[in-house]
Amino acid sequence: MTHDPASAPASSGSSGQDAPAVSRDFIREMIDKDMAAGRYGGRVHTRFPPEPNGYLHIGHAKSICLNFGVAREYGGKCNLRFDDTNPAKEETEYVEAIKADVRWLGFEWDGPERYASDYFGQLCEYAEALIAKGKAYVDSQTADQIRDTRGTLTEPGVASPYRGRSVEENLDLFRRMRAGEFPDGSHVLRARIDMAAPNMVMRDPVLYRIRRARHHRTGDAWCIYPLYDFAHCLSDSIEGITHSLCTLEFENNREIYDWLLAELGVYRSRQTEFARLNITHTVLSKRKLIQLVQGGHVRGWDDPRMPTLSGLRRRGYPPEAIREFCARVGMSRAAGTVAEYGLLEFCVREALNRTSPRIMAVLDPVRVVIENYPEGRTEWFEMPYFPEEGGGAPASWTGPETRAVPFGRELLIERDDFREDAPKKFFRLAPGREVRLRYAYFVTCTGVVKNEAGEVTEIRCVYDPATQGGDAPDGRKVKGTLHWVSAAHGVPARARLYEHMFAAAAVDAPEGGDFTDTLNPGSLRIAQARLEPAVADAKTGDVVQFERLGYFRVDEDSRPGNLVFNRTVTLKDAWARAEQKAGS
RNA sequence: UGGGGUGUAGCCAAGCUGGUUAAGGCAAUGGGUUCUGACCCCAUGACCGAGGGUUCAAAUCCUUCCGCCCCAGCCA
Repeated sequence: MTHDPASAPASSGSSGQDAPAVSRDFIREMIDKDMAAGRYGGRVHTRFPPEPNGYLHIGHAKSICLNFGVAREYGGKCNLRFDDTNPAKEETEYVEAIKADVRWLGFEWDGPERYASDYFGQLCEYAEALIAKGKAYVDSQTADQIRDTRGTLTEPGVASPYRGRSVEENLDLFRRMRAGEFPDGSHVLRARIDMAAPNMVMRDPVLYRIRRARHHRTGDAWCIYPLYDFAHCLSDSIEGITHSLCTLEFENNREIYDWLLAELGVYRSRQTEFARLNITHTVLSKRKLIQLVQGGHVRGWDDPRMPTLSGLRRRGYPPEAIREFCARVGMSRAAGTVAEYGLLEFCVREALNRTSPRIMAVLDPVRVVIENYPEGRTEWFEMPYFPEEGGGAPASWTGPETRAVPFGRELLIERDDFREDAPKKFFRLAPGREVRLRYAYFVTCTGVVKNEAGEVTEIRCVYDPATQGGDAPDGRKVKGTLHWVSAAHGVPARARLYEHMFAAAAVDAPEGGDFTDTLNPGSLRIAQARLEPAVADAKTGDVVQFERLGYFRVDEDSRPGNLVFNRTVTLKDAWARAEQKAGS
């Protein structure tokens, strides 16, 4: 998809397989202007720059969709660059996971993946150039002293006693830092800017520190490492990035970004910030996600309850749904806004509705006996995998159009679908009421069997043979249609049912307190389900709709004969909502 | 209390070089359709953080105030 100014707010993509339509946001408008003004030679070159210190989550997806999306729209390029300047935190395991996640989301970077560590040599040269200009010096204060003399938000800082060192001395010291002559923490390289700058970032920021730690790529080749402020702008410059898009918390850093590129006289990329993504009912900060994993609140980074891309993938969220969500949330500079989780779910349902075959499964079975149905008889009904009204099977579907479903005298239906004492608006099964068993017969409840505890253990019904296939020749209608599974044929399976991890948004969590206090203890529930036999051989990664219940994906824990499904998302349930409203 | 940002319906978000009936989506509600109470279709909502001012005319310009976010890591 190339950018065509003449049809700017384009969303015309009628193929339906395109990236989601993206509206003009302030970033794209800025790029439009840059293009019109001929800046950067008409190039657009972005980058997605994660630090390989953890797994990507849906917040990163917003940035990925932006950076790769913009590049695609303008016929430009997008690099994947690992911001690996802090060896203490970074690991190869994460770079591999990040690459896989970006690809899964549907994007491919231009050329090989880059690393800030690729530029360590060049960065050192830039540092020396800065020293030579008198714009950087080696400070030999302790970390505490540097902090104590930085001043406060309202008071200026105090110059370091080492601020006046000569260029020669600074150059010598810096080279010896690099050569490994000094212990960790004994010296740092600082920019010489302004200790009274109102922007704290500009009070002689530290550019390099001595840190003897094994780097995941460069090993022990280096003992000094650049900091973000020094490495990021110069990495952008080296790669010829035109638009350096990052989140709002880096706004204050833009000044040092511009300052360094200007002082060094190198190619100047331009930083633009946008608001990071927040979503209700979950947390999106790396720190908190780590706590969830390490605190044992979830099974791991790819727990289906996690907002990590690996978790969402395992849960069954299709990448196109995540892209669509990012497109719908939009871009702005308003911080602290929180997207509703419901929007994400809407996007997931929208994507899955088109592509998921339907089958019947019962999550909470109760036995139904059809008194007038012959004992030992089994009928097989051919049922479509895709509803005809929805246009039938999608192009991507390579399986059969239908499957055979066995019906017999004893069935299992959803416990929720029966009510002994049912209100008028309850369209399902109840004593004396007739409903349709999907694609099979109309049945009427004649009574129930209970155990000593008073629980219904069996529902007795009679069926109308004339309604075979699910329609009454006399034209009579029923309000309810229930899904069902033959008791004799139902395949046992576990279904993991998920709920929100948190009651509200992470941003609503009290600061300081332990946010895990607000964890939903019921975020995972396991149902012993019974499925129609057609899905007995479902394989990991398969996604199906359990009719009337939701979309389910076969988990990696699943084994033949021991199936495990994750409920990706429920279907909208107007009845449950109405009842809930009436109840409360 | 320094600096940098930001504030449009329940949520996200256009519009902001002044004049539009203040886009669109999600949610909600009502209705239609329906062998998934799903999908689909139709309908319903804001006077733009607050107060002044400029103007024939302001969400859009000026001003004052209020709220919220970010910055005092040798993290990114």
